[in-house]
Amino acid sequence: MFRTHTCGELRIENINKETTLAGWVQTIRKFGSITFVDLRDRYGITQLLFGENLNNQLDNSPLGREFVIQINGIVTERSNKNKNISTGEIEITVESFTILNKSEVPPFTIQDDTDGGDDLRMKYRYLDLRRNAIKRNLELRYAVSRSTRNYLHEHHFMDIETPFLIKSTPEGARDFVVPSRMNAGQFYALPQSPQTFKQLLMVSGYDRYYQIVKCFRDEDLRADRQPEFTQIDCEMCFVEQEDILQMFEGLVKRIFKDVKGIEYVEKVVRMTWEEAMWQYGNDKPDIRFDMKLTNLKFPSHTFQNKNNISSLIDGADFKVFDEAETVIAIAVSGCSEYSRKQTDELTEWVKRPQIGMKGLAYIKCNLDGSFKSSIDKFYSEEKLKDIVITCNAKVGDLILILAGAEEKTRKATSDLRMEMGKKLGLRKENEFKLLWVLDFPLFEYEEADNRWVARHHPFTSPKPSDIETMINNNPAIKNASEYLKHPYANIKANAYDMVLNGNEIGGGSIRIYQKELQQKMFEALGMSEAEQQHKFGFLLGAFEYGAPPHGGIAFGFDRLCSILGGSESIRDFIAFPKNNSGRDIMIDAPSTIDAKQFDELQIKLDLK
RNA sequence: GGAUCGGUAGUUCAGUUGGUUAGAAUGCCGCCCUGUCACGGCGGAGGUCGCGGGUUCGAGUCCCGUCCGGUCCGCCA
Repeated sequence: MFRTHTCGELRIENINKETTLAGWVQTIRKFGSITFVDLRDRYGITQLLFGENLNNQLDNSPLGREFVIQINGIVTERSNKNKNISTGEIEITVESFTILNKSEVPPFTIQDDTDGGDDLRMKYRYLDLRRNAIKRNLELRYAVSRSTRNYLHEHHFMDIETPFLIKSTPEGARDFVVPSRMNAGQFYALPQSPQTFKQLLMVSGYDRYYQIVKCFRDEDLRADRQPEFTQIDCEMCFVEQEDILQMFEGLVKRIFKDVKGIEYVEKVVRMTWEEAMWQYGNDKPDIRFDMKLTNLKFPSHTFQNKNNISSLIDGADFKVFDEAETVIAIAVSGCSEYSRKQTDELTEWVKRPQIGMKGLAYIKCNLDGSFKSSIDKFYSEEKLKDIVITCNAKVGDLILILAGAEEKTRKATSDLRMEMGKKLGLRKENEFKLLWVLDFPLFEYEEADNRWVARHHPFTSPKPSDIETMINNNPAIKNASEYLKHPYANIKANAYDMVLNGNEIGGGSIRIYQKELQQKMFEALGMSEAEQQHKFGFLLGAFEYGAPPHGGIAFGFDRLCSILGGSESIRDFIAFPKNNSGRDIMIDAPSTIDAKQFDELQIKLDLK
């Protein structure tokens, strides 16, 4: 037997017990004739005491960091106890030991606060994974997975695998493609999601399906984006949007409880997409803090149900505001005392290329009731006061105002809001706030091709009230500059996103299940009938054989884990992640392939 | 496709207006140490300053190019 106990197991109750342990040498501390060794395995660290009797053997075959050893000894109470570790009251007085395998000196220290940089850690990921910090993340990931499976199983969801080698349908994200040897010149694609398969399972009557499944997208990467990532993919029959919202906020609450010990009792906030854009400038707002946008001016076509109050700022001979399409303000609590240097820094921040604004105006609501503003040349004290009141600002607040083109300004204000929230410590790591964003637009206008694209995906159904608009209108956009006036621009989707602390953790929709509506959708996206048949004939066919009403959702599993683990990056929650260029630098993939492999595929490489 | 930051000892980093032998910490090696747990003390080894070119009497430092990595924008139905 290699071991009788693990390195995290033995306690004061086990004193005088004989034990055999196996593990890795974490540290060696030598004191003349005695030597302490911390032995590590997945379960913890146990201190070993090598006495005088073993010095000869240690001299002949010295230990080193990360050596794998097996020891035999007696559990002993320590004279100096260590309260920081669970095994800290005992140590093993070693009677004999065997070196099972030696180790090179590792290129970085295998410790919680490693000295290794990201690149090096990825190259030696098998060493990095020995570290507690990463191990804890993978344990959390497993806990989320278990919790999810338990909850879904209890609700009669069935885990069904779907294929990875499927057909390329270049809608949305770019596909990874795989050449077929047996069908020379033809290619499989790896799924961006099992979307159509899970819908077909609904047609087949498996009315509650789920899968924790890999998905693949060949797009540029970020800290929170990998080319292969994992989704919790779910679909249900005979449901309306409300059923899905209930079921899956239940899932997330269950995960909170199982994984974080949090009882999430408050109601999950719901907000329409339009309200999210209006109040936060963002379709995935962080609602842990307020600091809502005040829309001082906006183009009339964007928020048709909102009153424009541009008269408040227009006509003051301040060209920047007069000429801007949109002017938005946020009131930042308790920052009226910001120095010139600090406001300048904020101005520089919004001028960074990533934000791209030309400048930043501010109004300080001084503690004595007066106002100090970067634009008080143009606005009287009275006018400033009106703006301040409109912004719901209090004494001590700093109002920040951005102006420019609608989309850019709204996004910039949202970014600024998040930045100020971060600066003021309002985005608390241990606070979790869930939000449903509802009623997304069904279509988005794509300028490059002067056509509609599906905002979610082409299987998303329109709101029942919009179905007629969709069926009865021609999707063609005659005048590109007036696309916003097209009836399709206002069609809302039966789609929903779940947002956690400013991150989209899941999204889904009630699907189209009637053939005619699905065809109309494809047509709206500019697909000819022949194309529809070629790409999605199987789905249209299935809809002819009694397709039930259905809908579903998919959660970004890696991202959910990283948020629960309090990290910005998903890489440390994936055992073997890829870097920014899509490379696995440990195995050095992707790589070239043999001439023989090209031959078998009947492919000739001819790089441009 | 674009912006931006970085690449110096095994590792993480510092390196002044361009100027003597490129430093620190940690790790590693050796010696000492019977209660450490970030052990301690003494000593030692360790560098193609990413690569190529240029400017200069002289380049880690300035310029151009290139490769690699981080972050972001575009992109990600």
